Amino acid sequence: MRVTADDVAEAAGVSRAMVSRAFTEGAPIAARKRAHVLAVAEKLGYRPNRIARGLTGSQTGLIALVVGSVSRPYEAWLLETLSREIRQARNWPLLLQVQPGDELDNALEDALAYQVDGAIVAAGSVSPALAERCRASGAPLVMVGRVMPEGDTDAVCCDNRLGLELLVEHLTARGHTRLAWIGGTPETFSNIERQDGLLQALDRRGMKLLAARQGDYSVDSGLAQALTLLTAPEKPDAILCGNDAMALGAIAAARRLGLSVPGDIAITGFDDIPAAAWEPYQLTTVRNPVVETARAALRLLKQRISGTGQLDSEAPTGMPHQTQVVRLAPELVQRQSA
Amino acid sequence: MRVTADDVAEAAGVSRAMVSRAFTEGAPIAARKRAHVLAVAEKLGYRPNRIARGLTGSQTGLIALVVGSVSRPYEAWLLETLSREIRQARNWPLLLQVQPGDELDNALEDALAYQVDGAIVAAGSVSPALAERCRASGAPLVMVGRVMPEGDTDAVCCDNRLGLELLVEHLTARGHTRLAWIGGTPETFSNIERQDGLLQALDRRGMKLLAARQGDYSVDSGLAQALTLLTAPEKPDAILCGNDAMALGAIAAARRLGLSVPGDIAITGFDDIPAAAWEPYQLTTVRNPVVETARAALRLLKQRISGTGQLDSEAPTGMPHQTQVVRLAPELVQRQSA
DNA sequence: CTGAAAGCGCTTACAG
DNA sequence: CTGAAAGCGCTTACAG
Repeated sequence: MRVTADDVAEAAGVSRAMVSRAFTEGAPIAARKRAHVLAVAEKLGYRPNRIARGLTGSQTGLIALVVGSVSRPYEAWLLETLSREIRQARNWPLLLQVQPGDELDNALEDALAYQVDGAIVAAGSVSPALAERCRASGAPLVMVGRVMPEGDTDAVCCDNRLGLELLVEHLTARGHTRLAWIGGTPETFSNIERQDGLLQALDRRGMKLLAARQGDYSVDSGLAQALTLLTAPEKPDAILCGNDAMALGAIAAARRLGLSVPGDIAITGFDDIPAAAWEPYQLTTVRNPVVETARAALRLLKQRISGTGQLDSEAPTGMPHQTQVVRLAPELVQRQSA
Repeated sequence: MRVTADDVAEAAGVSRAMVSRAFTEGAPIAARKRAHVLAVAEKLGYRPNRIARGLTGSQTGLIALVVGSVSRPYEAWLLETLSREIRQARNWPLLLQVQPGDELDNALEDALAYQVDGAIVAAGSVSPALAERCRASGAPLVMVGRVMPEGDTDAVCCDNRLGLELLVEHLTARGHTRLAWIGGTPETFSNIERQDGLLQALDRRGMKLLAARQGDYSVDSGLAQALTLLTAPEKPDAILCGNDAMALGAIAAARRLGLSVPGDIAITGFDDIPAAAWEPYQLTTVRNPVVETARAALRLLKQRISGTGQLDSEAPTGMPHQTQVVRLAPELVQRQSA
């Protein structure tokens, strides 16, 4: 019922191997024969069965894409960009969306059963054991937004500390001295780095944090924590937030209290999500270079895939399996809120 | 190198067929033998190769999931829900994110080459020819949020007209008489239905629309169009927006002009995205039942998949291939903005 | 450059 | 319930 390579072979008067070659870039086949086979295939409506191809060949073209809850703007933006880059690389993303508490190992193991060519993990955390299993299964792993403590997994990640340095520099240059901090989800890699970056930046200037609160990267938590900060006896003159979503909440809090931003209180975020540029926010923040991040992740992955795929012609100039960690620099985006 | 069914068979002292059966629900195998095989498999770290399984069996477990740009909140929410339901059904989503202008046919054809068991299309439009090809390839198609004019494709969709009836009823009950409309992307199925629903609702009441503008479902377009409406000589006392995002923009516009919401101007949305409940919006809107939509879509798909999969034992009580269109009723969600 | 053959790792009739 | 065998639709050495 379905048209197969054999049908095309017969119709084109060639062997089945030749139709396979016609569809394989760089395969040995005469140019005009390829054209002919392709034409016949087209007429018959033939497309190579990717599943069969995956069983036989070394690649399925599938890439596991693990992202966090896309109802969060930053995550959505990242997913959008990563999925676009994956498709551009002529691969297909097998989507795995994880919720905060989700166990990742089991699901990734599941993806491995699909013989994915690799995995990009932008959420959740992968146990070292599973990372090892991925490698062993020939599915290289690239972490996004987080560097594994073991240091043996490729990763691409924003320079969070630099981001806070830029923000502190901006605020202090404008005369702010009473800085407060609303951190994101505690044990989170990004939160740890950002908070640390903030403290270092203050330290360098001989300053101290006025107050620190803990949110969970959601708009609502930013609102709640900012409300507390802004009604405390010792009021800050600037609030740095662990991400943009919380900063939007903080702006709403300030307005609810009748405070003007940045007149009475300056507010900054982190990421530069699309909403940061919206009315009525106009958030001053630091740009998390998502597109560059996605590209770098795919580059690393592709590198690994071709590196492990054909061990034969690999003349390892460098150490073949040296871990690569790409750190991308954020940039200050100055708008109205600070 | 990878552990295969043969390895497990040997280690467990059974035939390869038995290990296959151990992993197939409902396959003929003695209960204790299955337990034994599974135990051995576990010890060896064996998982059936889904690709091989897909080649041989009738299902790959893959489902093509087509969604629009997830940087839009409603789309993100829908994606999140659909992907969760797909995983819950023990399938994997092959993600296809389409941008507004994207051609869908080619990409879906691509997905077909992966022998997807079905496709859920929540964005873009599918040509009748491709819909037919999906069916022919044994990959049933379910549209979400849109009913194909040909009427031969399963679909699940919100009752858009009812949604606008609810909103108009709410507004008129509160004394609003000068209603304006900001529509979404023109040729869009949802926009056509919503606008039509609005006009019908007004008609029933012998009312006329004061003014109508056209946005593109984005926050910014809502802001821009509302600005125009609110600075016109004939000012409306309520603005209905084609979706929540535009309504958020409209609220920002009102505030920018120093108008109070809903005191000076009432504003409504459509969808009830998470942000609708946020400060400082508190948007009165109509709930687009996303979870129910996702569930219904999966139910329809599963029905088709099992229906076409085993033609043998199918005793078609009803017409087996009658198109099913599920219309889900929206509900009014009253908050502060109207 | 080309074809015949083997094989990828499973599942599923087919016979017990 | 169980096993031996055929086959899913390709790709890739292998030999020309």
